[in-house]
Amino acid sequence: MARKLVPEQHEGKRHEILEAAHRCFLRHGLQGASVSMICKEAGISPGHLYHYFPSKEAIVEQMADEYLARLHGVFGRQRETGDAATVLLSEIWSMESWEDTAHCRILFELLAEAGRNERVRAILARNTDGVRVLLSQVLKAGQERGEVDPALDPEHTSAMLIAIVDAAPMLPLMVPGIRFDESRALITTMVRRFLRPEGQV
Amino acid sequence: MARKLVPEQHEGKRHEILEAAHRCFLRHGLQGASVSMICKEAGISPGHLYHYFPSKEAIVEQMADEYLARLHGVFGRQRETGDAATVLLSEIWSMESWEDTAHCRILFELLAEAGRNERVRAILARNTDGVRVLLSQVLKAGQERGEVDPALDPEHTSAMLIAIVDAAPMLPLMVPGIRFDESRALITTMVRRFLRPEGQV
Amino acid sequence: MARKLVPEQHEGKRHEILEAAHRCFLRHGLQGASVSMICKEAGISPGHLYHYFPSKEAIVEQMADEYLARLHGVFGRQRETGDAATVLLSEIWSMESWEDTAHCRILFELLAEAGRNERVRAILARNTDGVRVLLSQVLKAGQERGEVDPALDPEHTSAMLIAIVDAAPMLPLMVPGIRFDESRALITTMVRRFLRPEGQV
Amino acid sequence: MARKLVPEQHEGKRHEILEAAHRCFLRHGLQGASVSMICKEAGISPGHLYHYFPSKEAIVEQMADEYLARLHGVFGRQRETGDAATVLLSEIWSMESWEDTAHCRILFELLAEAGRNERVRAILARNTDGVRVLLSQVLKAGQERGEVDPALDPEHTSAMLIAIVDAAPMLPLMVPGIRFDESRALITTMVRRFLRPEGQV
DNA sequence: TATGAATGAGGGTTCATTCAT
DNA sequence: GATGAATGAACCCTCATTCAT
Repeated sequence: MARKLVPEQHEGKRHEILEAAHRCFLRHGLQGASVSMICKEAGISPGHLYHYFPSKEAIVEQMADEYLARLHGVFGRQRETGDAATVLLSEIWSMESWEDTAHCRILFELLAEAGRNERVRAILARNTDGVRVLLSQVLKAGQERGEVDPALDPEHTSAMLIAIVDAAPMLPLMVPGIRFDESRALITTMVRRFLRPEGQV
Repeated sequence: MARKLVPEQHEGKRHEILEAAHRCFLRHGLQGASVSMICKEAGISPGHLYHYFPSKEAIVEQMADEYLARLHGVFGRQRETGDAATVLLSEIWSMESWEDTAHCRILFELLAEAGRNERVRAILARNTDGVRVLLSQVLKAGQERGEVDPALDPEHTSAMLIAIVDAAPMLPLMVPGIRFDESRALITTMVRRFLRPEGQV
Repeated sequence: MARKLVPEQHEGKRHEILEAAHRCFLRHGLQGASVSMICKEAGISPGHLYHYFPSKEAIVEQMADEYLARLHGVFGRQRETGDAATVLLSEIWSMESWEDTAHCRILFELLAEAGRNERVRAILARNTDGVRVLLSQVLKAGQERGEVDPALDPEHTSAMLIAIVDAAPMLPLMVPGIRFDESRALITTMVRRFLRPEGQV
Repeated sequence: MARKLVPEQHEGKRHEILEAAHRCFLRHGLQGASVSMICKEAGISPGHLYHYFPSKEAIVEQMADEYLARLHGVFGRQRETGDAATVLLSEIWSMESWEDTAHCRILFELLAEAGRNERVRAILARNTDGVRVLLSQVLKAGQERGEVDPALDPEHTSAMLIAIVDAAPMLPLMVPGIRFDESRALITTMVRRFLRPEGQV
């Protein structure tokens, strides 16, 4: 009798491979990580990987999609827990040290790749858009409550805030030894002052 | 004698090769750009390239060094021309459109590489340090003139500002169609409000 | 009982697979057509194919055998319908255009393969022999009736005629645009004159 | 000082590689012969081969071109040496045994490939055209001298004769043990009778 | 200085085949 | 009978680098 289809198993394996790929990409870069490396990390044979993905390119793209969705998922979960700045920075405040931001460095890989690869750029844009909508809502709610300067355009401001949050992991690369908690506090201060309505102290 | 000019010629050629490499790295990434591509772009033979550089790695590192020095050179030139925020953002204000930031995308390549390559990380750190010193001086001068909040630590703040400036080129990658002048204005607003002494409007 | 039908079902499936293989071989060549392609064309899984054939080699060989038997079957069916040349060329006259010869191009695949693969050569030889016997009989009958030059050795002549018939499909490959009916008429003329007893016009 | 360009050396090496490729293709087929096999046969490294040819496809095509030009070169050389049939069959008469036709089997590879590869088909067509022109001239001259039936269309007839000559090497594949000299004699007879003006014995 | 011939390891990918279910 | 997961060798090709000239 034919073996029953087990799509969940298939999906599970796909996910495992994507995670293995993520680790390899972190260590060696999107281009530096070879398919055979990913296979070794995932514990499968090179031929078998192509049972799950049609190409390395597809692995990169799906890894990017899954990673960004998870990364930005933090926002969705904390939407109603506090004032605007707190929610906007929830991603950063969910981390404790630069080590926690290490996996974020895949973002630089993706930004670099997005600069020359239209498909990766589209994936980045699509995922950013999702967060932008959330942040815009938070900003508008803040404006209605008088916590956020009504002169700020929610669309542009949310984009800017995402950029700042995503840029944070570059700090320890540029300034080795810089302290995580101090940087986080500074970013928070900056964002608070930025959003605060004029004349309010 | 003619011989004396030779070392300058040598340096000139090295510089040409580094610029060719920069263009290739922009188009294909640090790992995606091959030595033979760089040779073609520079108009020399592969064997000859190794007369000027011991390895591709060395090309990356020296390109990074030269690029970062030039990029941050803007700060040094405009140190005394205005208030703190103006000087701090002079790099952004020296650009007119996202096209002008295209060459900056090599920064993402370098940040991605810095995440896994100690030597590139050191180069990034060294060059950032140079700008940090300049920005710290600007901030301190601003604090003395009462233009900048004295509660802000100049060291940390300057690091943060560099990160923000360097993060700007990621905006069009994440939000296709976002306008350059609006983004620039928003960044400026943010930085002004951030630096402004408390109670001052 | 139902069980008795199983072997026939088995043979039917084998035949289906061989036909799928034939189509793939036509499109991509004996070596260019992969097992997984054949499986897709036949609508079965790769594992299942090995239930019917021990190897790809076996598929090639049995496809060759079946194909050649069918191709040359035309001769057997028209043995008594006309003069020697007509019968000898019945294969060509059963076709209407170069499109009808398309499936014959598998012959070039087989000839190419026969040049380096002893087993395929044997299959080709065995199937050719079958036709040769038929054609020799036709030639001998023609000689007895005075229609065919008695000086021609039936064995050699029949081999030559098979080669000519099998070579016809190469004409459109070498001379694109060449007309089918004109070529067929020319071949017929050639064969008639060849076989005709000396002195007879 | 730069090494002087030695284009002849380059061309010489290319030719060597093409010959090595030809041998490999004969042994294993166009698709069955691997690049690394060709490299081993040519005594070079796999990377180096791509100094001379951009792809395996290019090797096949140039090998085909060179091979066909050489093969059909025989015709050009013997144009004025005898009667029409002799010239037309000069290619066959320049050989002594089936061994001499072995290298011709590459033709079956090319015919098989031409059936699915437009570029190879074009190469085949172009090279055939060259011979067709020569043979047509021979036929017309023969018609003027009264040696060749004036009713035969030189264009079509020459195409047919090329097909017959090229089909000869398939004889030993289909009929193992068939004798070369007998086959050659039979082909000659056939062609003579075919071309001979009606009524002439 | 400068060339391009030369290497061989490794790139991503496909292959024929096997096996547990 | 039938599936598709799994293998690992081999596919074509590109890589960074060296070397004789």
